[in-house]
Amino acid sequence: MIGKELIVKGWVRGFRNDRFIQLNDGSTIKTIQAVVEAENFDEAILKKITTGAAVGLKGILVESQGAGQAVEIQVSEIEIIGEANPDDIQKTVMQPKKHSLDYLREQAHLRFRTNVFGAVFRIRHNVAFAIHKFFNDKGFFYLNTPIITGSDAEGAGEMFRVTNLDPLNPPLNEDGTVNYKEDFFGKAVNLTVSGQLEAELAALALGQVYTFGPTFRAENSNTSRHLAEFWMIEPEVAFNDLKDNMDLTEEFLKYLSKYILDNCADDLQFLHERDAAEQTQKPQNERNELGLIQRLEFVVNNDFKRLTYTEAIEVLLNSNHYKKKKFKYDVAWGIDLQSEHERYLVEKEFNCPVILTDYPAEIKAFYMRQNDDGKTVAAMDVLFPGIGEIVGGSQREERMDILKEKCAAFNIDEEELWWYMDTRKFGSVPHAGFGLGFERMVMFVTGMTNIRDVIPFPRTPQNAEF
RNA sequence: UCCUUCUUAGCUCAGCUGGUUAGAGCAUCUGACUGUUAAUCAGAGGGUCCCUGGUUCGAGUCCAGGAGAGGGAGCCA
Repeated sequence: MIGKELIVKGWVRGFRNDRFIQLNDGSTIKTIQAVVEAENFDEAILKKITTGAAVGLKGILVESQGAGQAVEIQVSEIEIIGEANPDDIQKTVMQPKKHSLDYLREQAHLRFRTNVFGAVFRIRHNVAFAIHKFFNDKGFFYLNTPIITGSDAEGAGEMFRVTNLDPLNPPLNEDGTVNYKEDFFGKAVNLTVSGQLEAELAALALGQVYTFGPTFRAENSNTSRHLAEFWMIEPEVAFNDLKDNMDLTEEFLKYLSKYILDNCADDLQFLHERDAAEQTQKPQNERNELGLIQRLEFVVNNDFKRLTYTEAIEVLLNSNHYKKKKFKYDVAWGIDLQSEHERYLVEKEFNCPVILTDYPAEIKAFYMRQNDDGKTVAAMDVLFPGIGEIVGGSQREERMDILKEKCAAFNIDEEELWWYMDTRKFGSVPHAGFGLGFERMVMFVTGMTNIRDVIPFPRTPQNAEF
């Protein structure tokens, strides 16, 4: 390539000394240095080479005389493709200085142009691609489950109603409620909160399937780990039990971490250094001992700690933390574990990813398979340091009689789920699956600590800008 | 939904028990320099102190209400 003439097009990141242009085209975090001899160009053209401007440069690729880069372009022609007024640029996140993530969030349309978000969204793409590759290589089929769904019995959270009735003058029943029989689908429908039940139907024929699509929860959750619109991956495998399910989850999460280590080195290195700088800003006791790259390597190289809910309760009860009454919420068999309990197990007790299994039936969903003890179900949660629950899954109840009992116990109308129940009538088999929050995985591999910074256009309560 | 913190220049922030003309760094502009790497040096411009009302001789500072944002909790992925 040295000595070749080429044309590069991109956006100016910096123009030092009226001589050195740093140009970035988004394909990588790296910039290329282009050198202009001021005397060869019209001053009016040079004035337009400003931070944020789009330019096309023609020139010879030469070995760089400077120390910061191996090669550079000796520019012979300059085309200004899109100007950027410095006074206006200064009011945006493109202003060449460090910005807070809060401020960048307010300009989500421009934050793509920063190094941090360029790196995050290139990595987000690579995680998505790795997910498809992992499942495809294993013989899974990618299944598209409906985004508009008529079932509201899934119990995974508050749903968004989808309707095209006139909100000011809807058709009413005699009792004053809205008559959805006159709505587009002839019934009340919502945006999906999970594709799992539909994925089960397909798994009981195609064997191994996975979904990867948008998911909507109308929960009024205001945290750095929740979105109203997020993407979820839900594999479902016929003939798998809970152990198989755990093995698949662990292999999957290790694969994704390894894929990013192997394929996103430059972006990962940048985010690693950013993460390290962030850590130094924190008080000593809140710092992460491992750097971002080490955290990924740790997941790849270490077995996840597996223990049952009952064992976890024992660990918590025997901990000094508990004996010194440092937990805000009490610990007893039967409680739903609080964030502080999960964090203690993951970050203090075991210091590695943890898979908790066999939870009390009462605190888990109706479709999870009842264990022989009659008290617990074959559920599993994967807990990651700093992120919390990243995966939730279970072996599903394949026995019709027990499933009917569970529907009754959970107050679920089995008539409405007739299609789900039907699969237990014909050739029902053990099967299992899980849900991975895509954005939470992207948080883990990028080191970002707010979920709004790993999705291009976050949807949260009271906010749907852009 | 609850608890809590914050809102001062384009950005990040300082501004003491209320007291003259509200500051710094970076960014921007102008000039110098011309093989720089977060360039450097000199200078300049830039403010509805989030909004509304109140207390006071006097409010960026105190009080009340509102708006927006962050952190934590619950719920979950």
